[in-house]
Amino acid sequence: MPTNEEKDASGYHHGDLRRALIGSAINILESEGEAALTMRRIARDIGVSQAAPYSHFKNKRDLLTAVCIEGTVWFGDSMKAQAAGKQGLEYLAGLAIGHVQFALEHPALFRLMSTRDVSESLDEQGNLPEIFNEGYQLMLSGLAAAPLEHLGANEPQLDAPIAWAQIYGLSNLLIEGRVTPETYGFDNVAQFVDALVRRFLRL
Amino acid sequence: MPTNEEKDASGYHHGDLRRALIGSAINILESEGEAALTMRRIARDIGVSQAAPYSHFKNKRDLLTAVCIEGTVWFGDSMKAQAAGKQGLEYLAGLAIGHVQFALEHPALFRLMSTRDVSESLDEQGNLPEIFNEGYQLMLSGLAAAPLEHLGANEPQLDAPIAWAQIYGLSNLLIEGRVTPETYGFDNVAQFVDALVRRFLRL
DNA sequence: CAAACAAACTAACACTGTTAAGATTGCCTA
DNA sequence: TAGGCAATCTTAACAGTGTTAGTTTGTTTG
Repeated sequence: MPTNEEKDASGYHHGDLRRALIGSAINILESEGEAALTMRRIARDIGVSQAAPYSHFKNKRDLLTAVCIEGTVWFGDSMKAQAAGKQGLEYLAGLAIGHVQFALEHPALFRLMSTRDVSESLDEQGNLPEIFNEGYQLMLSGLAAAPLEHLGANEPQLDAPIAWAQIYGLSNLLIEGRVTPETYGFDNVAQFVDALVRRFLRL
Repeated sequence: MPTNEEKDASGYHHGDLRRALIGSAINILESEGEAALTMRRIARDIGVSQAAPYSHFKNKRDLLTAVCIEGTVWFGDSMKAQAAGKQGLEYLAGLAIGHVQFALEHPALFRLMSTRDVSESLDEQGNLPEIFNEGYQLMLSGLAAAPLEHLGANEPQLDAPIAWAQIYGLSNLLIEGRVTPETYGFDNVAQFVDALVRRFLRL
């Protein structure tokens, strides 16, 4: 007697199809890109009919939204992992490097997470936008612990959106191949990002 | 006898269908968003058969690439217009404001221009990536004319990608609604961006 | 054990990008 | 001025997409 976990060989009643759909979607997204991510393909990979997903998600948009929510967890983890054990400005730099690292390791997922459609969908579902912006929240806490007062000038409350835009933009430029480390004499993305963050923070 | 301009009432031989396709694509993109931008829709709007566009573009990707090339002209103009008549750091700030302004006025076009697919397509056509990155080139010239030496620290050659990432990220965050001026006490995007740029440049 | 309910199924719809094969046209040459 | 040719457009079709309607199955509850 199958509980509510895993599949059921008889065809009907998969077990936990919702979770399987999200997992399969992430697999396809990461291995073959967004263009290959179709509802029918996801269903086929799991071995279920093409209409089955619609028992668990109203439409494709909702499935993608669920994928993005899953992604935010990894995203936050990646940032925290790089910042762990560090203090002050170094903590902040670690968050930034973790951010870029996640974007480079999961470009398709990161792009999807950056989509306006998805953030609108999150709103409609009643999810606070903060859920999605966990990275931003981390950055805020980092700035609170290490204010950039050494930089001088006024209106320090603007440092949060500035730092956020900075690291978000860098992640995007790297992903889309618009900026490459080689251009600036680095043969390694990590070193390049590290130098950029240090220059930005005036470390 | 129609020259090579405008349409031809007889059905065949439109006149300059290629240009008309690009124009129609931009119209649909700006007024109804990317989801509404289909090949068949573009053809229908012009009053031509659904296969006609394929006499001028190999596929949809190529048409979108042409649209983006068109977009870069406006983009550069928008930046230059805001920077015109200014000097040094003010010139740089003007470029940044023009950048954000373009993104906010043409969000769908800007998003399309940011697509990896399109920049790859540009590469394949032999177009230098610099064509697309006119904004970046402008930013470089601005930095050359107004180096951020007053900010101290070393490795000033990194200021270019930093400034670029900064303004690119800000444009994206504003477009996707991830950041709003109201959160920081501004009731006006222009003022918000102006304050951010000034804080960033330590003006 | 029967009834009710959730979750899967099959089949269909309108739409998409794209291609193949044929029709029409304007231009260039003889 | 006539004829051919290349470019440009047409219609028709294909496979694939998201999505819905109606049906069947299995589980759970009374």
